[in-house]
Amino acid sequence: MTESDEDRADAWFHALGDRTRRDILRRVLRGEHSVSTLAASYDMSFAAVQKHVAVLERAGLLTKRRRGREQLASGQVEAVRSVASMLTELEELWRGRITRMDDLLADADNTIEDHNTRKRK
Amino acid sequence: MTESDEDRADAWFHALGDRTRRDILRRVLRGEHSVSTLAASYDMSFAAVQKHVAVLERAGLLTKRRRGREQLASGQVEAVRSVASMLTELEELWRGRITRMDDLLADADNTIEDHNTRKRK
DNA sequence: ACAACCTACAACCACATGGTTGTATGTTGT
DNA sequence: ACAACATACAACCATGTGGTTGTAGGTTGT
Repeated sequence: MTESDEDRADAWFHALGDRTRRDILRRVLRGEHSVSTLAASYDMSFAAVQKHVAVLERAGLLTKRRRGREQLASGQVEAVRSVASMLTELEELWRGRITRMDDLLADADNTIEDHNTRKRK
Repeated sequence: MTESDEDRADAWFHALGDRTRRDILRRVLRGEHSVSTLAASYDMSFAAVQKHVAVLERAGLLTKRRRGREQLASGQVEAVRSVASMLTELEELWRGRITRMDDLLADADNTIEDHNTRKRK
């Protein structure tokens, strides 16, 4: 269904709507980081950072793999690309607006021609 | 400041994080619509839709112009492009990861060479 | 002039969100 | 075996968010 597409978009944009999460995403896109390594970078509790990581994970922007007792997080660039392509689709809607304006002009020309032909008739 | 960049990003992604707002944005990217025209499309109060439009406007994703008693909203494609380019920057961070892996391999080679030279010495 | 219309905004409500602390569980290295 | 570490998760709290209704002001057409 197209329904779950919107669900994914909700998750994506919600996840990206927090600056701490965007920063985490930048780090894990550059390379793997354990949750506690990430947590050390921010002025908030470990639990808070862990929740942010969970939000990014649920949105599919990040995946985790175990290495011993730690959990290594890495960014999912395909998901980032999906979000970007969604925005490109939005941009194309706007592009269509121009086309439609051209169509209107074409219609206007036709109308004028109609007028002319009618007058001539 | 780079600070206000993050503020803008917060506003962008928060605005895009609601499916009603995304839908409104799609409509106004295709062409101008009055707030009440937009409101007629959704199963919620006029005030609710008006708030969504206000959120999009504050995020810079949409602008309004008056025409008599109505307010015509249209999508700001430059803002959409800005959001897209922010995602492209994220993607480039990931691309750098590959480069860094190459660097690591190069370092490993150097280490081996060091070993060899040491052994020889 | 005035009724209908379009918008703005305040007040309110239920629920989600981002943060906290505390507790439990698994993993490691000595 | 055990202390230290890494994670997960529940409970809680303040604030934010998305929705409602109600009120008020500006614009239009007759």
